[in-house]
Amino acid sequence: MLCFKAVVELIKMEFNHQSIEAKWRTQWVEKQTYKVSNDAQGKPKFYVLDMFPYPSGAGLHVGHPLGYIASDIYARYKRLEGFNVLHPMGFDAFGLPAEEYALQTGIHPAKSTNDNIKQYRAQLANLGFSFDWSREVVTCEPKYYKWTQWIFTQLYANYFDQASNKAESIASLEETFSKDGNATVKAANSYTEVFTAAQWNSMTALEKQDVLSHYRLAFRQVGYVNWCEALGTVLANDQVIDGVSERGGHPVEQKAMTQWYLRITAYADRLLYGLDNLEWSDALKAMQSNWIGRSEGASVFFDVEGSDEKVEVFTTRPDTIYGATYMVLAPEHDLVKKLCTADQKEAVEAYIKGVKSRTEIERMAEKQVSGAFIGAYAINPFTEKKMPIWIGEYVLAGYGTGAIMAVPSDDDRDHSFATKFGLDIIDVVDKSKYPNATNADKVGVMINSGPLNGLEVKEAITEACRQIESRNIGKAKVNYKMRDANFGRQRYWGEPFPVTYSADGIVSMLPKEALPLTLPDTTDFKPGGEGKSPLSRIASFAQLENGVTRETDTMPAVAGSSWYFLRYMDPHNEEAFASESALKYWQDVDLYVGGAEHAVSHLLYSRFWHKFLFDKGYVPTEEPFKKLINQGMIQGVIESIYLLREKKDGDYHFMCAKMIEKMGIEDAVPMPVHVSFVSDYGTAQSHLNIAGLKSFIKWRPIYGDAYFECDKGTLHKGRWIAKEDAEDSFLLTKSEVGKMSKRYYNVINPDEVIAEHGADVFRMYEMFLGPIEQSKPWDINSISGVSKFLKKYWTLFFSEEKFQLSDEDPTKEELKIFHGTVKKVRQDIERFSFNTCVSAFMECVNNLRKLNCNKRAILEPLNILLAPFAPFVTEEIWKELGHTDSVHISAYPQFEEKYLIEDSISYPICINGKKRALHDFPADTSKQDLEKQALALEVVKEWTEGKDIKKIIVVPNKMINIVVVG
RNA sequence: GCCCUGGUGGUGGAAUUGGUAGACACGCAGGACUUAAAAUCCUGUGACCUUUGGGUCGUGCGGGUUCAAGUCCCGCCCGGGGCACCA
Repeated sequence: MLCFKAVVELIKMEFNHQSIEAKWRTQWVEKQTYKVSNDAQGKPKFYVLDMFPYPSGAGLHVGHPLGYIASDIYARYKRLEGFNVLHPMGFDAFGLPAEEYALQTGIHPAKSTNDNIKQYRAQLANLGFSFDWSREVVTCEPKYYKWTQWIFTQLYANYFDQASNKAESIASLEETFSKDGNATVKAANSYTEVFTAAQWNSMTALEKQDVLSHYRLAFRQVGYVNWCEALGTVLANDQVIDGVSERGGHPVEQKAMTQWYLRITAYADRLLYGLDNLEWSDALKAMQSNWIGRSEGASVFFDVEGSDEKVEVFTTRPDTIYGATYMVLAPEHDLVKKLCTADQKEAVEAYIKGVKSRTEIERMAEKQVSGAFIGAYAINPFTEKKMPIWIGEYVLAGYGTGAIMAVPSDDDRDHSFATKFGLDIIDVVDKSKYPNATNADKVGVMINSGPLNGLEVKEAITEACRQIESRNIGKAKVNYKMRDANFGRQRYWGEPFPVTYSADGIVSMLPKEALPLTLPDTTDFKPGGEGKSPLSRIASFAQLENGVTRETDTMPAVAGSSWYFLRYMDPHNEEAFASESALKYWQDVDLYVGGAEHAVSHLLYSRFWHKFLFDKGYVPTEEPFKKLINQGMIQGVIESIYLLREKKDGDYHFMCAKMIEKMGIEDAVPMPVHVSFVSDYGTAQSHLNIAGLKSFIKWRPIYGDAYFECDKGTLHKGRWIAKEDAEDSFLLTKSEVGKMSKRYYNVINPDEVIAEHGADVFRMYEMFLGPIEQSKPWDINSISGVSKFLKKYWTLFFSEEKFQLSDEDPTKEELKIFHGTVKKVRQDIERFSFNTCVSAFMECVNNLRKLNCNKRAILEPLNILLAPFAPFVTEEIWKELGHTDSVHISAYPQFEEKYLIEDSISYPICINGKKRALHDFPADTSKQDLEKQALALEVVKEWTEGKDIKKIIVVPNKMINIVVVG
């Protein structure tokens, strides 16, 4: 009979992840294993940051942890390397979905957000992350957004001085104005007039405010929003599909509204050149730099025939001005109304109406050119010819000046426009010397261009700018594609602006002492009238004494996420967003891991805010994120079923994807279905059986009476009408790989996977899926490989069915396996290649098992090596090994090259680059001997017989290639 | 449309600097153990040809550079992400 102890040992041999994980989760919290202090204790600092999640109602999905696991492994590795590691987590908690949810259900966004956060926290805890939760930040909490509001007031109180190339206070600008006017001021601004000190001093307060707002980094101006009259609300781009509202399919138009903006363009050059010093991927840098879109060119004013108005254009090709035969204005351009002639009015208005219903993306993606002639003519200052003025949607109001001089000979879009509308095309660049050049290459020799003739394009650009300036019709200019950031949202669930307006329109910012301005409570989240936010209907908030009103727009979600990484450094500070000492100690983020979908917006805004705070002396570094890794997306499969346009006997009619294809039906509408209804999800055979169809009907009751037809039969009103005795439906769905998102009903929750396989397996499996930076669809099928690996690993520590290790000295072979693994794992962690780390562990365990290795000298350090990847099982083993402290605060093993030296090297021997043999040579064989010995081999003789040996290439430790002719 | 990115066996992927293509897994096939199944273990597994020695082809497609190309260059095709109010 087995004694009690032996039974315990036997049970232990069966590795049970559930009890182990629960135990250590609790202990880590109790012992504050991952709590980090701002006190260095002689350790160097290291800051590992994740992009914090938006707590969506769908819960954490399998895509979220990918980056978190990678950063957690790295953070744990750095900790074991002796660094003081800051590895925090928090929640980006303001946002549209919570408000939409409130509109549908009446549940307050604060409540649903809080519930979601609770769920996220629990889910994150299951994964065994080493976050210091005492530093959690939540952007919707007043103690956090107090500082978001404060930073906004600072942006308002500053302008960008181009002479010092940094932010300076508005107070100092006012001083300059009152002494010298604005002629000497070099600042990023949108004010076009020049005034003297006397003129400034005689302005009213309101006039001064207007002038200053053209300089401030936070200012108000008119911008366009997606306005849906039928819903009475402003819509996010995301809520507009094909020009109509996602909800209800109502028309959407562009409505002009005065809103808050941030002058990010002031920092364009610094944001661009700052990229050089960052350890970011070239791809990401390219994306940011393209977004900023710096281009050098000229702004040129064109006279309009019979009018005092001038049309200003920006062009990167002033050299081609002799080829400018017409002009195109954006349909929204101010001059359109003024210059449009009576006989063209009707056509122009009809055109503008059509354009208004289209989103910017649709306009840019449009292949067909379209436009309307407004009846007016500009004069080309160089050729003095008349240029008809058109409007066209390919010219965007927000880019450049919203107007172009069209050069159909050297711009592809202008060319198709001119061809379509029969406008003049004059060749001005002879590209015959460059047969493969495109227009974008900017090469060739000028022709038909008066004094520019014969010049190369590059010289001609300089010369054209010189002439434009000397004629006083324009000047050389740098233009940016990037626009100022729209910072107002007509929504409830965001940070209120700490802004009031007096009865006569004077803007005031709340002082620091009055912050935070808390979001007023309400039960009604419907928008206010005329596109205003729900706050406008809360009188106690919006209307103050003496006719003073509050700003009722709120800030966008990007506000809170633009500086959260600084708050983690000192999250409970009530006097400042973070103390000087905390900022000085932590400096900046050493490693930032997050999705590529944030590559531009979030990362650019954060850099902008950080640079501003740096200018004002609040943060010690100019850039916030030293190194950045973009994890790829774990994609979902979007499963849809086809709804035919035509009803069948008055009922909706769904049809199998295969039949749709066979019958060549083109206008059927794919409708996403919840993936939980789909059988064989994610495969070519993904389909809905009868049970799946019934779940679908329950989920979308409106289709209760629909026909669901596939080649096995039809389901109608709960009755299955079979073809050829088929017992079940096999309605094939359309499967597309795409974002895992609540809106596609394809979110896969990690909880079940963890419950079944354990967090260690889940962590290692997500890493094993592939390179961290690559996107890949979620696939659970091969998780068993990782599960088997951990079970095998566990049993390494057992001998004679007991947890026990041998204290014998390891063999040369065992040492080689171990040190080879240490080397590989260390190198691969450093290059963020975690999938190959997992492979290396698998190989190591397979090899040690073959040798029946049970030696402490190997397995104990191996356990530390694995700890960052599988924190639970390694902690349990560590305790069983007799340690009382945590494995996660031990020291990472070093490798010693001496154990890795090979006695012989296996060389592939190639003839003309093709491998013909494999042969072992002693590792110290010289190059000459390798050549000689290789040629003497039987196989080589066979292949070289009767042929000339031209050359022998020996790459030490790699290969031998013999080149033969004949 | 523009910008970024990826494409390698049946599947996920490996090959870090131009140097043995397919590591490590999954799946599949065969075998061992078992009354049986599960679990576990072992063997095989890119395709085609084969006299069983081996040979030919093969990294989305078409060209090119090189002794040598998955990797570099040119031109295409297809998937994914972003395009300023989803986060």
